[in-house]
Amino acid sequence: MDTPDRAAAAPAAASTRAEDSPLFSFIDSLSPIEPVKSAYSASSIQAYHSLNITSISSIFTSPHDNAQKESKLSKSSFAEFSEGEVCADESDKNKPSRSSNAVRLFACTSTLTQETHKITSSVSKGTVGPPKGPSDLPQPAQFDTGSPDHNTTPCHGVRSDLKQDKCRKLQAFQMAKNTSEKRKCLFSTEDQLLDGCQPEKHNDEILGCEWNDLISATSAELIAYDEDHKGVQLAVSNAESCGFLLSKLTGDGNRTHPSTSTQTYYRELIMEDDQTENGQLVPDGENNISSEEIQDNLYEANGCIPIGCKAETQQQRGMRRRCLVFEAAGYSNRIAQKELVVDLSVSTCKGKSPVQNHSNTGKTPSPRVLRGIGLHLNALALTPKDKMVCLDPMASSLVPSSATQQEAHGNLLSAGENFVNTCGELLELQMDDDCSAGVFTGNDNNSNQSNSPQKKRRKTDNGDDGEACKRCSCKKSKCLKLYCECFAAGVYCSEPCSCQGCLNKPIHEEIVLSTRKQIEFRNPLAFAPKVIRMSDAGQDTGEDPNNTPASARHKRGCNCKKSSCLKKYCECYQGGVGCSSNCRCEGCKNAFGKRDAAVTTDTEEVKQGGEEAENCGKEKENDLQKANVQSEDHPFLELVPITPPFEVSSSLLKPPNFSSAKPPRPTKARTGNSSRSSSKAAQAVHSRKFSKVAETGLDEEMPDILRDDASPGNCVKTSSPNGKRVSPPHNALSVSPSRKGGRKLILKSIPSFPSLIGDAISSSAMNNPESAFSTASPLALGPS
DNA sequence: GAGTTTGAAACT
DNA sequence: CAGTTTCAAACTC
Repeated sequence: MDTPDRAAAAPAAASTRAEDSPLFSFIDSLSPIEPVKSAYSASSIQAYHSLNITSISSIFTSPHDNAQKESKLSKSSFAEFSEGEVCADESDKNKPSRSSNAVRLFACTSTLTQETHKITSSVSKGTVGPPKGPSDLPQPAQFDTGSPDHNTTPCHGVRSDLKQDKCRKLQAFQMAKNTSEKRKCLFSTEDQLLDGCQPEKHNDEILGCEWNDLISATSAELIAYDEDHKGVQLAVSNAESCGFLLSKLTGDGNRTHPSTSTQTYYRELIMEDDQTENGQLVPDGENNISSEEIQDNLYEANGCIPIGCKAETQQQRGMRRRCLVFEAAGYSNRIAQKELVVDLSVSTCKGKSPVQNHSNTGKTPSPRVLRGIGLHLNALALTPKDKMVCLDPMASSLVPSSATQQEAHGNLLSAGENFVNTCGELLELQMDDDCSAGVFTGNDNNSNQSNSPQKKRRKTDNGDDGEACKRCSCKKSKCLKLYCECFAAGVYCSEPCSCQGCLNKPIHEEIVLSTRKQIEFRNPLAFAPKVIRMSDAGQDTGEDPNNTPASARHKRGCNCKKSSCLKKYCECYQGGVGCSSNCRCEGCKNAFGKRDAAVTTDTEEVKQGGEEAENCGKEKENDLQKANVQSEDHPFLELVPITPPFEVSSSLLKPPNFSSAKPPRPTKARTGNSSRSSSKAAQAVHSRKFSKVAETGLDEEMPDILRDDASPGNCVKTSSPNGKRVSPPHNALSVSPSRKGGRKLILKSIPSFPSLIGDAISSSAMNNPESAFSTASPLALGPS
């Protein structure tokens, strides 16, 4: 047992000592193996691009698409692993083929930790059998076996399965080793990717799986184990490191060497931990690993991030599409750290979430949740389709460099990160899952994300079609103008973009930020979601679905003339919202709510029912169904996604917590925590219209209201940017034309945002993690 | 895929 | 603020 014998050592019992044991030293000596990794990566580089693209696409694409793609990849990769794990080893060496990626990774790990693997593999899985020299199938095998789900969802399943099985079976010690090694491999791979090496698709998947394992291991197992050692620090540092990681990610070339100040910042935070880990476990560039792990942990902590997200993140990394916000994220991370720590500790939710995610994701790779999603996701919410996918998971709105803003935003971001998700799947998951707590946040986040602007919708739409990855194709604007969807969404352009002379890249971060500031200076709402859905407020408030369509209004209002607001040319229509009095459109026939109707609603909601119902109701419904069919497809989405993240995104200021965003229906409970906090703010903020709903004390619980969706009574309360009341058009969503008539929605989101510039203040309010979590925030945050 | 249409964004 | 130009998405063929 105690004996260091590698062969015998395997059993967990030995684990604790292993570090001290010669094995450990041996492993360390093996560390040089990385070169091998590089070699693998190098071979795979070409493929990587494709990967990146695919990955990106997957990110943006609807879960379905992703599922297909990923499924293909994952299946193939996993299949390869499972079926020919043994072969894989050979293939690694001999074959540069795609499978190689996974294999490669494994090979790397195997090479690094052959002995350890032997032990671990034998221990962890007897199935694997004695590790073979060069190729360590065991790990892969572990993954494969670990999660049968892998096929469908490479990453997700793994975690849960692995965690449970491994954690228990494998001793922490072994886990630590494996994870550490894996980390090395993975990170190395990532690094390589970052460096430009192209990992194969498989890599992504594999990575995801490994990540998951790592995460799981790190979060739960490692922590426990490491406590004695250093690993503990990881967990602790995770939060901090998150920021670091983000910084890395953000940095184009960050890679191993964080060039950015943020990186340095995080470095300091992480230094100790990483170093310790590195020193012990990985001599090489652990920094990366630790950071990544941290991210994963963070994600988990967030609880929302579906596996796909992770994968996406990885992909994104490869793609280098990073959230501009990350820096801010660092700040958020601080706050988040606390949460994270808790979350980590609370592995249950997290662990579940991932699992759940799996189940969900099973369909689709990753409905991802993008943490910082962009600004204009509003429309997305409407878009019922899962298409809505986040533009960039990571991509968040651009954040001004100013520390103050960052901080404020950071907080928001942190909260916002959670929000990221747009996908309905998440919602569903959340709904289904009780883990909600973590999920909720995620949901909230999701909802927030959903806020993304129309553009995102477009993208998403495309994504559904399979073009998910499609992004901007700017030629003259250099992707530094609002013409550019990516820029407008606060996201860096990535491979999927077909833009020319693009400056919207991390490399040109300064330019991007400066440009963004200029634009915001010119128009503070430029990056705010163009369309505010009542759903945002409404969801929160729990307004009627009926109202929602109309309730949501275009901030500025469209100026359509020929499209009659029946085509995507119309921002309102694109955003799935009805035209409002702000619109200057001619011949408005917006299916979601005609301008006239909107006006009427503004004037008198009561009337809405009549006119709108008459005018819009039938037509709208038809149109809606035809056009977006949001509600039908995803009633949830309507409610949930709608949330107004925008502000956050655009201004990043507020994290809308959309507790309300939470899936209205499913469970109200979830929101409870956050919601309350938010509710306070919300109450304060929304004295008026909320009063009814909010007074109930439900503000927080928009869900309740939302629940009401069914009940006509609910009125969407959204604070319009203008502060106007928006009466929802009722129907758009289908639903019952019945309106309660009464309530007006207040769209807060829009107005509230001063955007980057002034938000710090507001953000400060947001800063409260609670508030952030508390979904109420949007309202509360809202400019009262 | 190329060309046209459209309306927002940008500019004056 | 209004008018014009520029731009890229949306749309059509």
